[in-house]
Amino acid sequence: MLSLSCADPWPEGSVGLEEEVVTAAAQAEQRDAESGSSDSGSSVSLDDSLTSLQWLQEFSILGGNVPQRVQQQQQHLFGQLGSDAPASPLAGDPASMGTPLTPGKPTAAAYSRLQPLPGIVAHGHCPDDVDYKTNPRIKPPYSYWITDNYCYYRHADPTWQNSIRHNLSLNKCFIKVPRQKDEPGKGGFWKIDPQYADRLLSGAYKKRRMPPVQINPALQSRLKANFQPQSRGPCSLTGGQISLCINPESQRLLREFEEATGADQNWDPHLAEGTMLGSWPVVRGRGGHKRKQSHGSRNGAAKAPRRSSSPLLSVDEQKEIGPLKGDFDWDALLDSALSGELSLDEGEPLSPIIKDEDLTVQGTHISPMEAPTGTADIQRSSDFDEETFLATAFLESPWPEEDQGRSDFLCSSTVNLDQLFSLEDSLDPSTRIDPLL
DNA sequence: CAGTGTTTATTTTGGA
DNA sequence: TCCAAAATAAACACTG
Repeated sequence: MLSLSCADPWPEGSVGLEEEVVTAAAQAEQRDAESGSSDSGSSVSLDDSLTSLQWLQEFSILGGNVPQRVQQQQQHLFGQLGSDAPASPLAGDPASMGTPLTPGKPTAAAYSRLQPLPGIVAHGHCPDDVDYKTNPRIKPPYSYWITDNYCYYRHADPTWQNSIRHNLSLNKCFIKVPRQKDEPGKGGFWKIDPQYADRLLSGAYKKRRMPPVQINPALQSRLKANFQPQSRGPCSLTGGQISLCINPESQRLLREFEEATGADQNWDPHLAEGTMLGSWPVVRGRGGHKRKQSHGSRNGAAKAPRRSSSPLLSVDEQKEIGPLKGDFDWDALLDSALSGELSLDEGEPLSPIIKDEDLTVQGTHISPMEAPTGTADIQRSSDFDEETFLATAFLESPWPEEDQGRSDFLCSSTVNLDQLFSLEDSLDPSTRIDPLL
């Protein structure tokens, strides 16, 4: 079975990594439980599709001062956040408690009741009443972080693992990093091809499709007006459909993190690995794909409608750099991190945090973006670092679906920025984070 | 031999 | 309806 546990590309300083894995989600839960806080602060808008990591490309992080009305609506939609999530992802898993596995079709009813935030138009459905964590019958629209967050995948035919391997192999932007000799285990890690990153940095990408999430212009301007002065932090990202602001607390944590990690210079993947920055959601295959007779129907498993894709390259560009068939939506992830679409405000620059570091996609190690060989300007590089950090942080702490309220994030396209910047728990290098949990 | 990675083929889906 | 992209399935080679 494909284990989405934290792999350990650079095992120095860590043993028994699987046992030491601390999930960011769990940490977030714990914090929530301890503080009794709810996600009324910063928020992130994202698509409901994680199959395409486009959610990351499209998310809109709104500053720490969410308009009261929006907060109220969020609370209404989310219910009690962080209040009743099971301590273990497996808790509450009916299948794990003996419920037979019978993956089935998602019912229309399961997707029918959508309650997006007014003004935020999510294209497509958003099942706010589906508890993916405990419902083994309904396939979530996401393909990663998978086994722990989505009951469906714990019991579904593991062929999806093959799909992931397929994507990693197929997409040129991922290159395999072999294990070190003394490193036990099979297989290697995956990293982002620096060339690919380079191109992204150079801004040579075009969107081929429109993002599926759009914010009502009226609301957008309202939010803009609301956030601009007070929430304009060191990482106030604005542009296009994206508005990202970091509240002061997050800024503080960010600085603390920089101080603790030495920021960008001489980034050491070994060090970073112990931090949230060292781990990205990664797919580490732990079980081979099983072969089976072709089904009468290839879609025995229920399929959630796919959201739109967001390939990065134009046809010409693809020709230029070679085939990118199956350009997997990791592209979108990269794109969001690298493209100018998430351009920074001209405010106080945020220190590059993960410059030249590896981005570990959980075991699949997304390695250092090499310094742009071209003329990518420094500011842009800095932007990338910040954004990548944000993306990484977010991936570290994917919306905890074990929480009914938070699962509604997907519906409302809103995520607490505190999750995004749950740095405190990551500062201890001995703490390993499993972004997939 | 099991796990991992690559490749090809087919199906599904959404946009034009 | 067509096409492109993504998902899925499967075969096969490689490796520890």
